[in-house]
Amino acid sequence: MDVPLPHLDRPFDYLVPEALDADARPGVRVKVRFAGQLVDGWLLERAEASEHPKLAYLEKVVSPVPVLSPEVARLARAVADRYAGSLADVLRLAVPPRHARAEKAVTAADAPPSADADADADADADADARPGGRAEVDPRGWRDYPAGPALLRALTDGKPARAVWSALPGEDWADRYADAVAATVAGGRGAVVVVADARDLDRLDAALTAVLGAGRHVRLTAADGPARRYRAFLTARTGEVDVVVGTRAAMFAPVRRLGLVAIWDDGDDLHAEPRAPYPHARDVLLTRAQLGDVAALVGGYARTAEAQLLVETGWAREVVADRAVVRARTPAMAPTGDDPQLARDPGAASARLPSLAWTTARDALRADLPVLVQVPRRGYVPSVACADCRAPARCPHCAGPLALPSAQGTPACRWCGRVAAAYACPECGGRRLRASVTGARRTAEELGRAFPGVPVRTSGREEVLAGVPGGAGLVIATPGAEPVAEGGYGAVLLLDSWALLTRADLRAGEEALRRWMAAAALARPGTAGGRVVVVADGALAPVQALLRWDSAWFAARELAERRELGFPPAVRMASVTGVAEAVADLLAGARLPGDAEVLGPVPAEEGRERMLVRVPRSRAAAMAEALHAAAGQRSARKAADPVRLQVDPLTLF
DNA sequence: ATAATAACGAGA
DNA sequence: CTCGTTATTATC
Repeated sequence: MDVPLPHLDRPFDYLVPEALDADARPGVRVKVRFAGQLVDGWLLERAEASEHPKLAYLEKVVSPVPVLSPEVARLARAVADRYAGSLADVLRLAVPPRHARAEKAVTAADAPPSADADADADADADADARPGGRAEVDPRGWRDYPAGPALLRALTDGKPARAVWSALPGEDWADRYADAVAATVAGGRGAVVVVADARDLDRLDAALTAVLGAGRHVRLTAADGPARRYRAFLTARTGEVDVVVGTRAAMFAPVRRLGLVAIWDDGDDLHAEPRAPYPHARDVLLTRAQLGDVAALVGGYARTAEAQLLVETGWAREVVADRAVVRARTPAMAPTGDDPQLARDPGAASARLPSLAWTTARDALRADLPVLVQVPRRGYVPSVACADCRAPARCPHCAGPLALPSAQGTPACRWCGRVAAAYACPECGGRRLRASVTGARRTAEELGRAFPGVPVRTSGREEVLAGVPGGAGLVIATPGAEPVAEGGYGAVLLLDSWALLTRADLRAGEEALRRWMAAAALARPGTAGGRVVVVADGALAPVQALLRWDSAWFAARELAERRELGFPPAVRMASVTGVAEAVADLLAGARLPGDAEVLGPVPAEEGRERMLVRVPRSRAAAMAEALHAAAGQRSARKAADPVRLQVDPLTLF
């Protein structure tokens, strides 16, 4: 039933009229009369009999195409359960809105999908899993990782291998993913690959076309528009192609004989679905792998604490290069303090550029190599520092970071919200504050002046460059928008990292490292003159991890810390957000497991508050069930104020 | 949303 | 005890 009310999150029985008998197959969209009105619904299964005494008739089959495959139906139920949400909400994410014209085009092109397509999915999966006799795929770049060739072999053999991959700097990740998909396809199975944004998708798309040839895969992303998206969806659903790549909308893509699910850069917050029940692409794909005996590949330059947990629990094996190979591929890295003295270097026209960064850039440009400068994204609430000594401005009350709402505004704490009217720096007594985040444009202007005659390109929110040529040139990019340079950058400067590291977020360190590594990975190896300068204290753990190119070490440390503090992914958390009474009401009605801890409340956006529920991972299912049931009780008695339930929310504070 | 149903209380 | 009204709850 396509209604979001949690208390109606269960199947209902209907009679199928004679006229609809042929079309009324599992997986089709239907319309039924429910509580007097016509509502949309899903036909989940046909049955001979019903427990229910008086049944109504199915009103209409919207389309005879069974868009919901049994595998995806099962997955959607599991995802709803994990996230304390409703099946209807998940199905809204899983099956794109119908586009009649696109449907006509696809179903006219080939025979309407037969029910065998679904039978194939299970039967052939076993048949094709037989080892041996399959053409081996050339492991190419996977040879750089000791466990790489075995991974590809396992994919071809149809074994449910699970890998956490740490990509080397300079790695062409899209080619490696294309190899993994090709290996899966060689074994007669299909694949789903999810990436964070359109640029990564274009890159993967091209790599797959090069490896598989045209027409063997399809891209599925909301950005391509409703018609193309639905068309791509149907192409996969009918089994015409069995490789789907896309952004998070593709995580539920129906793929025949699915053999591999893969995600690139799982730390990117774009992988978190912003609509209820807020599932994360990594978790959806891993659930899918778990349910279907499907291989899983979680890769990135940086490793998340979640991926580390997969390794530490033995659920997945890590695929990493030997230290010697890492050293050979890594650019020469150096940290430099954001020292105002150095910034007054007479050669440096930019007040924002420490002298080491300046000389590194200059040397690369002289060698006719491109230079990448990573600057923070605009639109961030700028963090604030003392204008004189640059000590971070912290709240006198709770030590949270201060923020300036506007250029002239009074600083306020981002944690406790108190206004720090008469702020005085505890280090030097200074009373003036400066915003520590400056926009990409201003940085570009400053650098352009510092290196006259050198072309300056910017890549950011408005315009994202995919690549730049190899000669001398400056590229100013915000995180996630760094173009690939032909032959690699001669220098990569990571500026304003202090702003990244002091973000009031559990993931600040992890996120900073992820962004740095993504940029540093584009530099040439140190042996070929590639250099990276990070403007940050070299003693900090994320900086250390960058310098050694060892995100596994950092992720292990991060995970240990979260175990210590009782934060995800070491535990399972849920946040309950709404007006105070509603939150209290829901929690009062929730039969939470005995060892559940309820934390809070903390103030959330305007007038709302937020409570956190924490349980050991072994109690995760029970907690989700209890919260979903409590939400059901509330919706059944039509409680006015809505409450938002989020399991494993991305941000905790 | 709305219809069936349980609960309730006043008047006979 | 019944009828009419009002909360409750299920909705195939």
